[in-house]
This record gives sequence, C-alpha cells and structure tokens, in this order.
Amino acid sequence: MTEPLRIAFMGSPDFAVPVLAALAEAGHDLACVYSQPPRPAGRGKKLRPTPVHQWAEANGLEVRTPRSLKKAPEQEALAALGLDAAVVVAYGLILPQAVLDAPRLGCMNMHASLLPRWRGAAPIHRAIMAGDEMTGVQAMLMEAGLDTGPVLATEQTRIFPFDTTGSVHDRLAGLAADLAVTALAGYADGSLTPQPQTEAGVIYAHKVTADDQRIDWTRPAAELDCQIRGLSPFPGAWFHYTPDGEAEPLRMKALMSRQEEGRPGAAPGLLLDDELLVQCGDGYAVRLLKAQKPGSKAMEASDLLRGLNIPAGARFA
RNA sequence: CGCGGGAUGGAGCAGCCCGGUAGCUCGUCAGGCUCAUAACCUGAAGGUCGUAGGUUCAAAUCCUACUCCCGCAC
Repeated sequence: MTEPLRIAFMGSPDFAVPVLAALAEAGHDLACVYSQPPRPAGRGKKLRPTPVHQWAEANGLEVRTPRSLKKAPEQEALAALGLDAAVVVAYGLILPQAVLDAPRLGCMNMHASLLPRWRGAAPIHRAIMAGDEMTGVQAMLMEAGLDTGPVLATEQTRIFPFDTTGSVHDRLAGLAADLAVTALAGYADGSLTPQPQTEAGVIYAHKVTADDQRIDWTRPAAELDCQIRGLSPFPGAWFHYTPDGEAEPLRMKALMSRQEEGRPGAAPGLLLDDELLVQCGDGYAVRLLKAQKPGSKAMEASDLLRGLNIPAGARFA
C-alpha cells in the first residue's frame, strides 16, 4: 500500500537510529545515509563514528560524512542521487536551500517538541527543565529557517514527574520512528497537508551549557527537580559536597529527584534527613533518588549512602 | 599519545603508603523474639581481591602490560 520512495537519511545521534531503522523496515530505497563525520570524542580522544553512521554501515548502506553541505561538489553529489525525499533527524548541519530543493518532495524533519515551542538544539532537555507537562514529536517540511517549516503530523506524550530526559528521549524516539513512516507516506500520497506553525509561542531550545548544569540550592525546589531530571542522564546536574573532615569537595551528580516538603527557614543546601532530602530556596525540598560520585557510576540513593556517609545536617553547596 | 579516578562475596565500600591467605554496611537463606513488621536477636551460605606476568619464603597489598568502567576536557 505504501509506495517505496528513493530517499536519503540524514541524522547523527541515538535518537535518529530508530527512525532510520523504521524507514528501512518500511521498504524504502535508502540511497544514502548522511551523518556527522567521526570526531575525536570520549575518553581516549578516539575517533568515533556517530550511532547513525554505525547502524548504516552495519546494515550495508552507503554513508557520507561531509563536514558541510554548503559547497557545490557535495550538493551535486546529493542531487545526483535522484531522490524522492530526504528525512532529517538531528543531523547537526544546516541544510542550504540547494539541498532542501534537491529531492523531488523536499526534506522532511522529525523534531522532538511541539512546535513552535522549543525550536532548535535541545528540545527534550529544555521541555523538562521548564516543567512542561506535554511534549511530542512532529514531522515537518524543512525550510531555510531553524525548525520553522509547516507541520505534517504530530504525536504527543505526557511528561510525568518521574520522567527524565533519558526516558522521554527513548519514548519520543519510538514515536518518531512510527510517525516518520506514516508522515512520509501521507505526504507522498497527498493525504497529509502541511500546516504552518503558529506565530505565537515561539521559544528556542538553546544548547545546554555548563551554567545549566550547576545546581544552586537557593532556587525553588520545583525548578531544581526539573533541572535535575532534565539533565539526566546526560550531562547531569551537579553540586559540591564536602564530607566531614575532608578538605576537597566532591563533585556530585544528581540524576533523579522528587520534590517534597521542606523545613521552612532551614538553610538552602541543608540535609534534612539521612536519605538525601535537601532543603531548597523556597522552603520546599528535593529528595535525591539517584546520584553519582566521582569515579563511580550512577547509583540509587540507598547504594550510594552505604559507601558514602551523608548524614542529616550536612550541607550541599 | 589530552588530564585524573576506579575495578575486593548479590549491592555499596574499607584494607593497599608500613607485604604475612579478607573486613564493614546492606541484601539473601535458616532459626528466634513479637499481636505484628521493611524493626530487633542469633546463625549460615557466598570472594581465583578485573586479566596476564614479575619480585618475594609469602602479594588484595610492590613492579610491568592489558581489559573494562567513571569524571573532566571535547
């Protein structure tokens, strides 16, 4: 029932892999996969192909990793593929007009937010950090602006108080995979009509910076809870803890939390009990459910506390 | 060759500097106490101390190489 299309896929991180796999599964002719060039990343500064690159290679697809698509040779190589469409998911490169125009049906992008809210680089992080209750994935047609194109299809999901960027990321990746297949088919056969984004409610999801990661205990508990979950599991929100008798503070990462009642008047950063209940700036508190100390991996609070003494009355900074 | 930390029974850690066959908190199992319990008491099982070599009468502990993990940087 679905006509196979000749398409190119453009994507880089984990999030894009399920979409690529779904398109392959749906029987489309994947002429070529574009991904960011392997970069020195990780601990040993080793050259690492992106997850999309790895998947494509493992499945026998041609992979191209140009540094840019702004120059004529790359654009011509793309045009030479004779594409019906290109599907773009978190590729990480700006697509010049010549590239957008190359495929017969244009370029379709999968974006992990409810546009026009959270256009840009880090939509999932920003949605959770802002305390949004709903998010989703959308299929949209690309134009020159950053995530400004008309929307073909939407799939929504709720953000629960126990969600993290990791859990929402995985859920949206699954939704994106299904939606990409149906939206592409619907667009190709004309059953889906692109709807322009509204003018109101445009917000940009700026890249997460080092400043976003530092926990300031004088902020309200609700905001800190969102910050912690929004930055989990990557890159992680952190704070300092100096054990009694130690000179050097430990750089601790908070990876899961829950908002609870605090003790009005207590100093922000104060531990209210022996189970990581931390006083925040507004009189409420957050309980750290999962955390990480230097040198070891993330662990449940109960595990962490077995090896590291953090008594009530201690102070986080 | 980017910098640094780590690998010890199922989990989290101590011991390593000053070598002498392993300890803590918890979990598991059995029994006891209790109206009862995730509480308490008693007992038990469970570890080639990351891998491979080396030094030594003797290595978790010293030396070398390797593997994997974590943080920073990117």
